[in-house]
Amino acid sequence: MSEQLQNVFQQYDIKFTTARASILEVLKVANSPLNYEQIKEHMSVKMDKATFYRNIAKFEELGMVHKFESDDRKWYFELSSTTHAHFICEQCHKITCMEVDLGKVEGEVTSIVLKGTCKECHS
Amino acid sequence: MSEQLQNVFQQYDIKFTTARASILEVLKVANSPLNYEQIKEHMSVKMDKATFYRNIAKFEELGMVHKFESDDRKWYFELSSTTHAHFICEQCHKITCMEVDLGKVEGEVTSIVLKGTCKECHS
DNA sequence: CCAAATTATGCAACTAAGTCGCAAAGGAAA
DNA sequence: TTTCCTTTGCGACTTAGTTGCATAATTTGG
Ligand SMILES: [Mn+2]
Ligand SMILES: [Mn+2]
Ligand SMILES: [Zn+2]
Ligand SMILES: [Zn+2]
Repeated sequence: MSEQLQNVFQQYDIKFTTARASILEVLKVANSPLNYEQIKEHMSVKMDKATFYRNIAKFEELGMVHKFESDDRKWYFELSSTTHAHFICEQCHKITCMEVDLGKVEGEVTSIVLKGTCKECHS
Repeated sequence: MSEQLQNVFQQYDIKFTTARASILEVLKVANSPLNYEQIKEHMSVKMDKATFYRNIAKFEELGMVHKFESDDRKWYFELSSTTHAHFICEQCHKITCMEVDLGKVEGEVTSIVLKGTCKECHS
């Protein structure tokens, strides 16, 4: 399994397991944030949800993964990149990644979630 | 009980009940968004949580109340006003209302939630 | 290469915010 | 007051995510 990932785990000083590799592989291929069920569907290996959530928590604390909540009360995950916003349409529930400029905000912003109606659903 | 509120209920064409009046009174006095438990604490009358959530849902669909989720997986409620952002500090969990300028965003934005570290907690 | 130490995993039980069905109570209108 | 319709309380339920614990896998270093 991916020589690349072996190194990633070494860098972050965590053990290499197929569960972890599998999660990261799915997230690497994904072109939008995914929730647990969606990631599970795309995974080659099966793993318990406890394992999934514990590993995702670890990835998050290491800064490898970013998460936010959509309007279905589920966590959505994506590989960390530059801070950007997520627009969630409350009608079609589609999630769109987008850049926004907040201007100056005191403190440090790590997550931006916008909700509303997307342009497709907007009458 | 408040003559004012009687009129509000008439305007929105919903029945006047002490439960509803009580919820709105708490929200009117509040100076930041509150969750169910917090609203309950500030309420003079007691009511079942089912009643609370059904009424809040009605208020929301009538556009009287706005809600969003904080990082504790609870809904926070406030009386509707102009669309503004809420900053949630993931360390002290304080919620701050603030104006932000998103620039141009396609579609209609009704909720803006920022998470991160507030200036007090920022080392 | 192997044994010990450490960390991860699966399972099942649990948590808790919010929802739902239903029978009883309350409000509006006449 | 009577009738009709809406709201309420209660308890059971839902479900995403969490936790404890025994077992299994990975790392290390001798
Ligand atoms: Mn994104
Ligand atoms: Mn606000
Ligand atoms: Zn949409
Ligand atoms: Zn803070």
